Amino acid sequence: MSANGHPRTHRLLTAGDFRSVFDQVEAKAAFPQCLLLARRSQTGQARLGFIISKKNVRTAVGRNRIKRIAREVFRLNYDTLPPIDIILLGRKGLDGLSNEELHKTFAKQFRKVSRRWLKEQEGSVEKSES
RNA sequence: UGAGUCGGCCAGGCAAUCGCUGCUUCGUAAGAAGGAGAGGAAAGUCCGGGCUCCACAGGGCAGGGUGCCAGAUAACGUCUGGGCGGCGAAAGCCGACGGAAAGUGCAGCAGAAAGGAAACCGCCGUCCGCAAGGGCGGUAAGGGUGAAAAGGUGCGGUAAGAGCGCACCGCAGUCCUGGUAACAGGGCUGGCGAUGGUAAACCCCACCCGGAGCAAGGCCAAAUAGGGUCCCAUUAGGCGUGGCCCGCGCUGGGACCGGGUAGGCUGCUUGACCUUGAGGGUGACCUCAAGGCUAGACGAAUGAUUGCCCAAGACAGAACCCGGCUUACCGGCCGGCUCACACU
RNA sequence: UGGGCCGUCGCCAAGUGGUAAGGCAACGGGUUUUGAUCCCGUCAUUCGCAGGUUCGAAUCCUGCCGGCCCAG
Repeated sequence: MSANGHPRTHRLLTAGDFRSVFDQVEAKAAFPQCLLLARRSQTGQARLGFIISKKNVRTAVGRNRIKRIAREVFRLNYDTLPPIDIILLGRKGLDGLSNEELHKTFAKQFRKVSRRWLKEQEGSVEKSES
């Protein structure tokens, strides 16, 4: 497997995977068009899942475009990410962004959420030690 | 050339890098290579069919659909050809286009009267009266109301009128001719107080329709889940707690058998298929021959970035598969036909 | 994927062939010293949109648009 691939082991697959993240959110990152939730992955690898409703992004083409770009960004930045499961929740107006804007914001938000998660982990370790 | 009209087609291209999903080949494997990878609407889910399971002797009722005729088709509410009606100068376009003498119902307001009826203003005759006017009778041409008032126009006729008579048109009946038929054309008869409108009102007539859907259905199949049969234990033993005993809590062990949840596999793409040619048919379409294989995912693949070119890229993403309909859509190309103008 | 329901004033709604009830809100006026209450008045011509049937359509028919719910 090449280092830059995006195989199925890097995705959230079943309803159980999604539930585990929702039940215990360890880090969040938000901006007006979108919300990211994250928690430690059980597989030891970073994984990505999407929830984009028909209500927020009208056409199937629009939803596909967002998922493709997010995956692309995830794939290219895979090496920098800690082993966490990330859920990307789409909000209204997400389809209003251009490809270039999506690239920029997704890259930024992935960095943000992983940074926050690492901080959270340090904090919880300290707490448990003390 | 312009205007109109009808039909068909295209839906950015190329290159580099990094990716995604099947398939084939190689490889023990990791993986590598090759080749393939959304649409004309993939959409809405409005019809029709295949496929699968369930139900079913046959027939009928109920309910729903279709509705000029003939054909095409697996089938259709689709398509083709024809008829009739409407629009248009024409090409052409549009039409739920069966039945109102089988029955029931409905029609506000206006109007005399809204259906087996009737006479408000009138017109005419006659009687009474000096007159104004009134009584009785005839009439339905004119006025008025209405969406709609029981043939239309003209001439004759009459007291005034009226299919009362005649001509033409319309209507009804009947016969003939053409046509598979819808229907068209013609002759004769009736004189038209018969038969008004509405069936996307109930209804009648003809024809059609069993129900559910690929999350259908089939196969495999975890668990401290749970059923059955047999064998072995029987108040012992086992398991948990604990270092051990007591105590406390829980009850068997083994084999086999089907059912089946999570989950997985399958159904899943070779088909009413596509291309070319020949033949039949006005046409929709059909037949034959040769060649071809053209997405098959399952949180769901066909993308991203950069560069170049141009006519500057719309609407939009397969989810079992087909045939239609409808809706969305930047722009471009080709062809048929009609009309107008100009030239030869 | 399949099935069902609903769109009528700013909000809740009745009306199912004869010209759109009612309540709340809003606005104007009256009563009151003022306010609340109460009384009177005003408020729908795109009845989700577009066609059609009919003399006449919110109502009947057809096609769209939007919203909601259910099954697995």
